[in-house]
Order: sequence, then C-alpha cells, then structure tokens
Amino acid sequence: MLRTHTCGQLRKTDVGTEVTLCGWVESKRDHGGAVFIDLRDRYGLTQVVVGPPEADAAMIDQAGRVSTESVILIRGNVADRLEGKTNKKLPTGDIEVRSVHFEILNTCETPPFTPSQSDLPGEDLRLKYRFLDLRRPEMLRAMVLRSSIVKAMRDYFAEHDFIDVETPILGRSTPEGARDYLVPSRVHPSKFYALPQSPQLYKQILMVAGFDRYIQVARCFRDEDLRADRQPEFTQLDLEMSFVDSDDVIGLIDGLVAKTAKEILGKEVQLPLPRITYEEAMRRFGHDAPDLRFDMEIVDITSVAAKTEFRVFRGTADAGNFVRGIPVKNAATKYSRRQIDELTEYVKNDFGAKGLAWFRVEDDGTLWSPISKNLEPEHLEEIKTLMAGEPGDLLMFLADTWETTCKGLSGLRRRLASELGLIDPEALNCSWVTEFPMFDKDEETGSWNAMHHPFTAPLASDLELLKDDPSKCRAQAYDLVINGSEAGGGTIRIHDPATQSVVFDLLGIDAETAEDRFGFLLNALKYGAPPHGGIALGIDRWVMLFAGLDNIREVIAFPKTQKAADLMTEAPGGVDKAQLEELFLRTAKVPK
RNA sequence: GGCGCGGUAGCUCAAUUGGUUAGAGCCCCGGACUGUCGAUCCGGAGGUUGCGGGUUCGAGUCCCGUCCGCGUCGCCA
Repeated sequence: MLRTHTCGQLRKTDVGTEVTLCGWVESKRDHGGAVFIDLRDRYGLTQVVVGPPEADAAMIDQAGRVSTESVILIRGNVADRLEGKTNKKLPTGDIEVRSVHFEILNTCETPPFTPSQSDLPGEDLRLKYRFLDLRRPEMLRAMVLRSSIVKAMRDYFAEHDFIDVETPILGRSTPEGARDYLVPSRVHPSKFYALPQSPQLYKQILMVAGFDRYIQVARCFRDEDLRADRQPEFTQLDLEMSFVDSDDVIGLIDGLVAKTAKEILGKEVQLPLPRITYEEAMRRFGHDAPDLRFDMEIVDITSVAAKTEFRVFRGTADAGNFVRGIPVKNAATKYSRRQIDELTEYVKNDFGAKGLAWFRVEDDGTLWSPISKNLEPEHLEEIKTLMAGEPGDLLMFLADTWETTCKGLSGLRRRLASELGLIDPEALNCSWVTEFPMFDKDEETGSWNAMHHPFTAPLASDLELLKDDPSKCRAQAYDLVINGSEAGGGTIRIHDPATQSVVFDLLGIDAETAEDRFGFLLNALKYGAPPHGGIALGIDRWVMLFAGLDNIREVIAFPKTQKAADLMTEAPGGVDKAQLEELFLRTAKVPK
C-alpha cells in the first residue's frame, strides 16, 4: 500500500507518528506561506498542512498550485492542532498532518462540479460524470447500504441452507410478461436470445433437480417505460423452496425483514408482519400495495348515493358502479377551491375519473359543498356518519367504476398524505398482501391474463372456480409491501400437470405454444417435480426504502435515464455495419 | 404514446408589461497573504439563453416544431 492510514483514521493518540496518506484534494486554503489541504478518501477527511518548518518554499508552492480533486500522496507527522484551532465537525479534527513529502499522483481537470458543493447539479450532469457524483458522501452511503443489505440477505439465506446458483443471462423469449430485451445470435441466423425478466423457469427447474433451497442475486431486464422506482435492469434476490406452502415462504421472509431492519436500521419489527388480502387492500386502500403509514381509508357510500336524487351519484349506483370516498382529516382550511380544482384535474387526467365530488364538514357539523343543494339533509348526514366526518374535515368522492375509484382514490390518498405531511419519514411499514386473483381480464381482447405468471397455483379452496368463474379464482400469491411500495412478490407454483393445462387453456396458451416456449419446464415437471414455491425481492427498492429515498437511481451506481440511456457511456450506441452483417441484421427506417 | 414541469456563463440561479451592453454567487485564471477549515483581500476571463422556425421596430421572455432531463398515466406475467 502506498498509504499507512486512511483519511478517516487518525486521532489524538496518533500524534507524533509519521504517516502516509493518499486521497483527493477536497479543498485547499492557500495562505502563501502555508497551505491547508482537506484530503479526502472513502473513509473521511484529514487536514494536511504544507508549511514551514517541515516544508520548503518549493513544496509550499507546489501544494498551492494543486487543483481540487487531484489525487495526492502526503508523508508527514501527525500533530496536535494549535490551541483553539481544532475542528469539531471532523472526527479527525483534533489533529493535522504536517507534510514532509508532497506528491501529486494524478491531476484533475477542472471538474464540472465537485463532490462537496452544496448546490447539487442537475441529474443529467451527475449521470454524465457519475464518477464525480459517486464521490459524494450521500452516494457512497447508498452504495455501502446496498452492500450491507445484500450481505445481510446472503448471510440469512446461507444460515437457512440455501444454495446460491447462477442462471443464464442469455435465455429464450417467453410469451407473456414484459417486453424482452433481445440479443441476436450469430451462429443461428434470425434467432434471438432474450435477457431474463426473472430467473423464474430456471429456479423451478432447480427444484426439480432437488436443490431444495435456491437463492440468487439476479439481474433482471424488462423493456418497459421507466419510473422513479423502476429501471430497465434491476436486481432481485430470487428464491425458491421445495415442499413449502405460502406460510412457509412468508414466515421465512418475515425473519429476513426483521433481521435486516434490526441490523441495518436498528429498528425492531413486530412479527408476524400483518397480512391483508388483495380484496381487502383494494376495498380499503384502492391499491394492491397500500401505504399503511397513514389512515385515510376508503369508504363506500354507494348505498346512500342510490337513495339520492343527485344524478351523478344516483346514476353511478344505478349502473352498478360505485361512489367511494376518503375522509381527509383537518384539511378543509388547507385546500382552497383552486387547489381542489387541481386535484380534480389530477384524477381526471391520470386516472380517467369523470370528476371529484367533495364536502366540507362545517363547524356546526353540516356538510357544505357546491353539490350539497342536490342532496337531502338526511343523506348528507348519512354520508358524514359513514365517513366519520368531523368539523374541519374534507370528504372527497369519486363516482365511477370499481377500478377507477380504486385508482383515483389511491392516487389521491397518497398525494394528500404527502402534501399534508402525514407520512413519518422514519417509518418502515412492512406488510403482506395475499390471495391475489389468478387472472385479470384484458379489456381490449376480453381474454384472461395471468396476474402473476402462468405457473402460479390457485388456492386449493378455489380449484373449482378455475372452471366455474376464473375471475373469482384466487392464487397462492403474496406480495411484500414496504411503505406502499411493492418490495417483493412470489407464488406457490403449480406442480400438477392437470391444473397446469387448465390454466394454460384459460390463458389461451395452446399445447403447441406451451411446448414451443417453455416445453423444457413442462418436460422437467414430468420427471419428479416436488411441490415448490418462492419469492423475488426487489433489492434496488429495498435499498431505496431503507435509505428513505424516493428514487431508485440514487441507489444504483450507474442507472439509466427515463429513455433508458446511460449518459456516461452513451449507451445505447450505434454499431459497425460489419457487426450487423455478422448477425444477419439490417435496421429499418424509423417512421416519422 | 398522453398529460405536466424544466433547459440562461463550467455549476447553482436571477433578468419587471416583449425594450439599452443578459446579471449574481460559486468555480476558473493572475496577484497578495503563516492558522485556515464555506479562508480572506485585489484584479480578470467566461454567454449560439438546448436546437430550428415564426410573430414583432425589437424575443431569454410570445407562438409552432424538435431534442434532452424529470414526474406521472398507459405499460411493467
């Protein structure tokens, strides 16, 4: 090692020893006769003094000219700082290193921004110069946190006898799910590999192989549009177990949540984690990953709406749709008409709602609203009672289809909670959502889609519904929800060929297609497949949530932009014509 | 693909109703300085206002298009 210590290491007890430090010039204070340099590495900051008597004029001049973010090596003596000149902000603030040897290992051009500057530059610049951005303590902290979480997970599963197995990145395209990233084959003209959306099929085959307990920290790829919490390539802690039911998997992950919360955040999590069914989640919160850090539960007032003469309410109820709302406590004075208009535009634009009805609970307990004249006092009173409205509350309602009321009210709920500051930033609220539907209906084609994937087992009690009413058939599926974000999801798999073929039928996957796309799995399942199930945890999201951040790019070293570009490497980029020819590829013109 | 926000000096931002030579702080360059830690002081450089078009006597400002970044809906088994 060039150095004897790191920049975060030296203390008063080291005074008198000669040390060598290496690091980056965080800042420089040049007094002419002496130069003070804050030397930074991953571990901290140490003040270096280049001045007499240790340093001669040439060394002082050289130190005075060194540019910020240059990499230097200092040999010198650890010394007490002068009386009253200590820096309480630094762990190393009691000492300084008096340079006897000063060496520039590498210079730094004037950087577009520095890691220590208080005004964070725009994200595009940070991404282009990610190597500078990653020098920032916040980024370093996120990467260290990520490393700790992954290590805690690996340790936990190793303790539970899991085997870490790597599965291929170059696989084959499967029919359902997200859009694939494709890789052309050179030796098989006009054929393509697909990058894995998850190692789903492989891990099931590992169960057939008798591995019993498998994990992998697996990179996954999905060519879909991005979000603040979504990247085109992301990392899952993928897991599969044999001879288990839902409770076994959930119980195992409960233990992981408690362990990581304790080890990483020092937080106690009560086990077992609460579980609610999908049906309950949609009814109470309008979302399958409800944010349980605050209340504002959805209330159904369709029964009252049906009794009114108000056309919007009555018509909705008569059409078999729903009038549902949320009580917004103490918000009446916090939202002006104009702000409520904005919320109305929000539910219209983002969720296709037809409008937003709202009432203010007045001091005398009556409901005031632009539409209250359309409603009888007794009905207003009923609405207030159902919503448990108290003076100062705002009551907001959507009259629409089940799906639209869910989406709109869930969106409102999250937005209002955030705006009203109802969310404790320190909270780590973990829960399970279970009993997802097996299928949802494709509105365009009217056909059934697998809500999770086509190998998901139905609840044993719902087996008959597979034939009678697929829409009511529930799956042995479970999602882990942390702070209103889907942090993991898994299922128990079908291991019985008869059930599998019924499900394929429902999904419109004929025998030939099934054979073509995942015949290898179906084949494997014929050779002694144990009952099995598993889960995949979104590592990027875990880290984001544990870090209290709201953006996944902040916990990924080299993330991509909303258009899936890497601003640093400028990927994706063009390729040579020769490369295309070798792959038997030709690009088509982009339509204007 | 839809909706919304943004793009002005290397960086963070300002610029009145469309009006003179587009400003400030930081950074950078030169100089002074032995106790700073956001060093200080003196001086200086730095602009295709993302790009293209239009309206106007005159556009950073208004209009149209486009590119890029962000948020969100669709999408994400």
